[in-house]
Amino acid sequence: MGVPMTERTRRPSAPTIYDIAEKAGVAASTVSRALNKPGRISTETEARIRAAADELGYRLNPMARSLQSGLTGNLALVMSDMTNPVYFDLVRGAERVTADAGCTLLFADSQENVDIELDAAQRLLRVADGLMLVGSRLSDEQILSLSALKPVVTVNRLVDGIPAATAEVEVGVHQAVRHLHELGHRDIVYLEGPSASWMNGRRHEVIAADAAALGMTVTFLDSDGPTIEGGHAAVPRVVATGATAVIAFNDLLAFGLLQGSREAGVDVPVSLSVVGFDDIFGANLLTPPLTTVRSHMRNLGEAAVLALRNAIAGEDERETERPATELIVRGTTGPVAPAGP
Amino acid sequence: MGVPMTERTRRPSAPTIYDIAEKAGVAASTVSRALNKPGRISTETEARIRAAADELGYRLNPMARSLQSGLTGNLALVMSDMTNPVYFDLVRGAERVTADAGCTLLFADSQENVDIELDAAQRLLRVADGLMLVGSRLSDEQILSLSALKPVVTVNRLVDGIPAATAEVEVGVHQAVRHLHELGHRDIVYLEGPSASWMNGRRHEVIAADAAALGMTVTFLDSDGPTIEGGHAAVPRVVATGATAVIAFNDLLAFGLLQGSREAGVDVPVSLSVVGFDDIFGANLLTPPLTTVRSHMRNLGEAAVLALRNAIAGEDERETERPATELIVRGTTGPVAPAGP
DNA sequence: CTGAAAGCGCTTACAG
DNA sequence: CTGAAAGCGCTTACAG
Repeated sequence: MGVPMTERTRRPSAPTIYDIAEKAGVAASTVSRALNKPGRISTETEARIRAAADELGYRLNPMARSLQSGLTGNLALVMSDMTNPVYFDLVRGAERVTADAGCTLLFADSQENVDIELDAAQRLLRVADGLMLVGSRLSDEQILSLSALKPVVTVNRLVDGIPAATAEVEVGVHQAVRHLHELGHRDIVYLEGPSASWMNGRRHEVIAADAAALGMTVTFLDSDGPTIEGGHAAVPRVVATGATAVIAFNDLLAFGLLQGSREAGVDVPVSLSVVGFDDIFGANLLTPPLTTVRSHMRNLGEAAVLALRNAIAGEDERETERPATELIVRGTTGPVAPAGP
Repeated sequence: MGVPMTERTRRPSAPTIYDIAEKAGVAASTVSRALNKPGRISTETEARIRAAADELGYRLNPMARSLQSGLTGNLALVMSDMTNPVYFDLVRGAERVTADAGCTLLFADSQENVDIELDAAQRLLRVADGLMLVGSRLSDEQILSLSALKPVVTVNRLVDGIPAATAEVEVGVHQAVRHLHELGHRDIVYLEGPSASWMNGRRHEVIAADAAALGMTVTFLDSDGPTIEGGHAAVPRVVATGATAVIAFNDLLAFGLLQGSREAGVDVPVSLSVVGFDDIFGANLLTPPLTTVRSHMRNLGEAAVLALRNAIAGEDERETERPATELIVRGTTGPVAPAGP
């Protein structure tokens, strides 16, 4: 009587180079060479080995190779908040370049929490060849200690001695501030992002400098978080400053500002102009559509992977890539309203 | 003369269990046991070993363990389009559960392309213990052949013999169709998603059945793709049917429908009601905000990971999780307009 | 061009 | 409770 077969598909243990060696009548080391360094083996032997490998459906065991080489072929990416649409394009760019290089992308989200971020970074670093930190909230010391383990690349963050990929900041901010100035705005607000965000610091500085150069005053207001809710909640405080325009650290804040303004009866752009950063998904779909500073996140993701692969290869080129930024003028900015009666 | 030190941080090769063994004066096998099966070792030896490990800053080499066990601790996720906001919550849910289990998430995007999807799936499967296929466009045969290699779980897709996590469909569709019926709509359109999408097939079927039961007619219209552009381009054909309401396969299509309607001077919801699926980021921010069928993608992501871990553990429980769906009524649906003069 | 051997860092029967 | 040894699947000097 036949043994009852289970319904489950059989998963026989995968063939190894020893199986191939036996089948092809050669040594395992020859198989390894035939498969990895074509040309170092006689044409006929190589053909015989490849045929045997195909027949057996051989697949290299990457763990065995990793154990040998110390390299995994994995690149890790940790980001501060993966539900922020600004990162979608970055991840997609990073994923594409990683896949093209035959590597695979490892992935964790720190939910804007330093402890989770550190934990995730350490966890991923054990199984990856290097780490990309996107919008990290870690301290310089923490990042440095991570980089003592394996190569680390920061994205939109600068730490001395660590390779980085950062978006260019100045051009977009120049355009945004000048745009508001041309529309007649003289008193503006900058609604801050997280204090631990390097990019927030940069935007703050450049806005301050540009505004000063044009004779505008800027009030810096903290937000509860770089989220729609944070922007929503900030509306009364923004209005209280008497400013006629607000630049928000990111589009999420700007979205919330728009939402809150509408509920508070503040007419955008007639009595308040709003500018965001990032040009995230949906920015052009709002009514009115959002004026915002776009950065090319996809390029940034690609640049980060390139920088990391360089660092892993031991190449010291710390050329920090700087994808351009540009102001996209849409409907949330307008001329300053004539003074009231 | 001192040898000039390079600026680069030194990355000394990591300590192994042999280093610990030497320092603690025991055998490597004892170290392994002390670290992995606490209790099987005398308390004092274990303490000595742990102290030595700490002092050395020991970290387990996961490749070595993997080579031994055949398991990597990696779970792979391949999705059809990671820029579709519907997946953000799914990924976040999956990532969280994966991390909680001490595993790590591997990640690829197929950009709605079958070849890329198959390629990515095979690539990831070599370095992961199992694979989650989200919104797969692969054929049943392709999925089956993948699952011959390692455990595979499908998300929002059913293949005979493959464990799956799917969102419940019926309740949300019932609510949507009934909602339109109550508003007086009798002729509606279903704007289709990709024909290779299992979920599109399900939605199609249930809408057809529900509409028939309520005496409504439904016209099925193909779209160029499940994107904003696809929805935008479909507006003339939707209008040409004379239908008073349209249900779109997903919110991206619905967004495009809204955008196209506005440009074509079609007033939503006065002369056309629009319903989407997914309740993606931005759906509530539009003007008018989108009426849509929400599914709890985060739960779906969690369910997928659970199912995959079950499959890897060899547990045969094919209990397919079914996170609920519900209609979120907002501003894009309204009573059918009185017949013209 | 090809083979025999050692080793990557761990785990796990097998003894004691 | 602990140690010596073999083995996971591959790669790479070292010989020939």
